[in-house]
Amino acid sequence: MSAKAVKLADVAKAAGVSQGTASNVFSRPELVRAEVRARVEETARQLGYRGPDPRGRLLRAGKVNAIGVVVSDDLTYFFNDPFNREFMIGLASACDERGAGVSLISAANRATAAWSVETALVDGFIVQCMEDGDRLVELARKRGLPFVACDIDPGGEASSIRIDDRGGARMAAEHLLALGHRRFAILSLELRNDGRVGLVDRARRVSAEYAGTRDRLLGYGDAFAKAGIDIDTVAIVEAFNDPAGAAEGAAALLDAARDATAVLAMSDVAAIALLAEAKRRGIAVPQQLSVIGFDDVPEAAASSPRLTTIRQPIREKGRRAGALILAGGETRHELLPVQLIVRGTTAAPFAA
Amino acid sequence: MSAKAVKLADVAKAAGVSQGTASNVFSRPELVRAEVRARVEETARQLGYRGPDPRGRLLRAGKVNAIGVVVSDDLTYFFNDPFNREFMIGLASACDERGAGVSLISAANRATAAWSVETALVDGFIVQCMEDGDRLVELARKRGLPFVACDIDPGGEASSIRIDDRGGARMAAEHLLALGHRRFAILSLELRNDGRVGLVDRARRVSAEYAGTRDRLLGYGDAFAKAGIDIDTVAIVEAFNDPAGAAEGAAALLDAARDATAVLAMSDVAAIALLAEAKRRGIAVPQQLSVIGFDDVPEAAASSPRLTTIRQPIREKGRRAGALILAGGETRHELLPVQLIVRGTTAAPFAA
DNA sequence: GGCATATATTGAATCGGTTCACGACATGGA
DNA sequence: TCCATGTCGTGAACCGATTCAATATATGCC
Repeated sequence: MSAKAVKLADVAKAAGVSQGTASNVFSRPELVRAEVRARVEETARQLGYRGPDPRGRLLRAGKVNAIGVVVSDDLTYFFNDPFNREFMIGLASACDERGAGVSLISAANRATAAWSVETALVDGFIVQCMEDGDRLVELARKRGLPFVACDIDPGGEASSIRIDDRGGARMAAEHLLALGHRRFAILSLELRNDGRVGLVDRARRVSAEYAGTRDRLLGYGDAFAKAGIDIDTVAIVEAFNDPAGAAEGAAALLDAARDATAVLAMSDVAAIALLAEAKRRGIAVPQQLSVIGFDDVPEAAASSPRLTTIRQPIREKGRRAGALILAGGETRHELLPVQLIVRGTTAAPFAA
Repeated sequence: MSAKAVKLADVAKAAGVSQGTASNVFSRPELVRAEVRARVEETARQLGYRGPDPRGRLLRAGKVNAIGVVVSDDLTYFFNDPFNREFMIGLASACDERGAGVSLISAANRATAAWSVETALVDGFIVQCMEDGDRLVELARKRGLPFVACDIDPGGEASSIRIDDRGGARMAAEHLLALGHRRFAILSLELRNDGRVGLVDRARRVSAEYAGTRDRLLGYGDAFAKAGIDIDTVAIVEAFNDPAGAAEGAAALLDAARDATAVLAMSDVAAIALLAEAKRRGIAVPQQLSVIGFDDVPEAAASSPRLTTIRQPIREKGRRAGALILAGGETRHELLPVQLIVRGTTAAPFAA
């Protein structure tokens, strides 16, 4: 810091070897005779050389050995959302295995987001968010590095990892139909990037922009149609996917659909908020109201009653996303399976 | 990827300007005449040049513009711990302000930890963990980059951010003493790095290695001494600070100190686990047992009853840690204040 | 001893930019 | 007309390492 840093060339000169040899001492010691190696190492120690500077190596090698995760949400939200946490755990494990790092790149501040993405020192990006994904995908694509989109359709030449949203949603609805339910309500994630929440009418429903939300609605619709139920008669409330937004949505939904015997929530966070709101109103779950979530975050197994939900392999998603970047192969599109997990929040309707 | 990448020199040549000018077009456009600038930009567009590669810039500029967070814990634990989450939120906000990134560096795998720290592309490190901090501090110091230690005493020439652990603990104990409690139990964090949990005897207590734990014990002791209570008569149980470990510790503590009217927990996570265990045993809080935590994580305000605790400014800690690295000034040692937050888990003892 | 084969080391090119001292040219004032 | 001033642009050095063809030295084998 005070004195100018010692560099490899200094060590090489002091030890009387070429810079190439000095480099080998640190990076490929097996190529250097033990005697010479010892001399160079000793010299390095005396000069206070701390080993090759990663910056130099980087330029030559080209590989940063780090993955950038582009986060559009406010980071407060990001770290508090159990889905994101699980995803990061999976990603981190993939990185750990290969000795790579993870860089968080916040795109919350629109003014600086572009710059952040353009200058981030990473080998590739993972765009992981349903909201506002397109903007981030655009930024990442511009940079020209490999990237994988999770839960978003990235369009062109990027990899993607998605789950069978439509199939999962259908499974959820079919489970409730099989239990005998006929009157439903849907607690939905955001349909598009305009910040609107509350009751969703037909026009808004069919013009959903976010792929995940849209597909889940389609999945519910598939099951309804097979059972002869018109989805237009089902109350749908759109809500932000954080505890506060979900609580608000849950209240609105219970107000709007007083005769529903079952609620399809598009996330576990939403479902758990609904459980709380139902308890506040004295509605017994599952006796008076069945609730099914989506995701199977750890909290789902800890709620009371324990939440019936559609499990998606969140950690596996993160892990694969990381592997896809680190492997650096061609673009791929993976579709991960979902699974119905029946726990304690669904039962046959009390009165048919 | 397929075709070799276009670089600045190519653009410069094609546009008929020097490389220096081309560089200015992108990095300091105000130095270049509008006409020339337009020409270079147009050429860049035609050639498909994506703007300066951060790798090249990095080497020359020296600054990476990223902070490394060294995490010793298993990342699963890291992301699930509310304290860490709050810390990261604070850190991220500091980074956001200055357009810097955050890199997560896992030191969970001892074999590769050293390498990870040595090669991470960052401007400095933050070591944030009470357990096993010394090993990480050692690694970070070796790298020779600035670093700040949180909740650890870094020894030599590193900055640190700490809270007044001793004072906070004393406040907690004094609060309970003022309510009239005389029979206490302590749910402690780890005292040293040997994985032992359970009842703590005198020898182990006085040989505590982790500074934070040690200071909190001292703080409790200060208050006890002033009230004429011998800390050696107080049951102390050491437990891991995750939900499972804390639950185990809580059970052990309630078994060991059946006559205690108040429990001092060294973290909110531990306190919340204790609340759950008390409820399971039918012990009413605060009527039969008072509980006080430490940290004031968001969960503390959401527990039932709401947790009385010692607040420490966690986000502020993260924010300052980030600022300290980004500012790059000299080493500093900051001590942040703590504060008693009285909520619903403490009351006068039922029977004096 | 002579030749083929391994093994160690060298020197220079390269990665992709930024920066800075200096020179070219234009403008304006005396 | 000449010099001072200011604006742009040039060219080369530099950041700190890795890599590789080429060379020098040692070893093995007949």
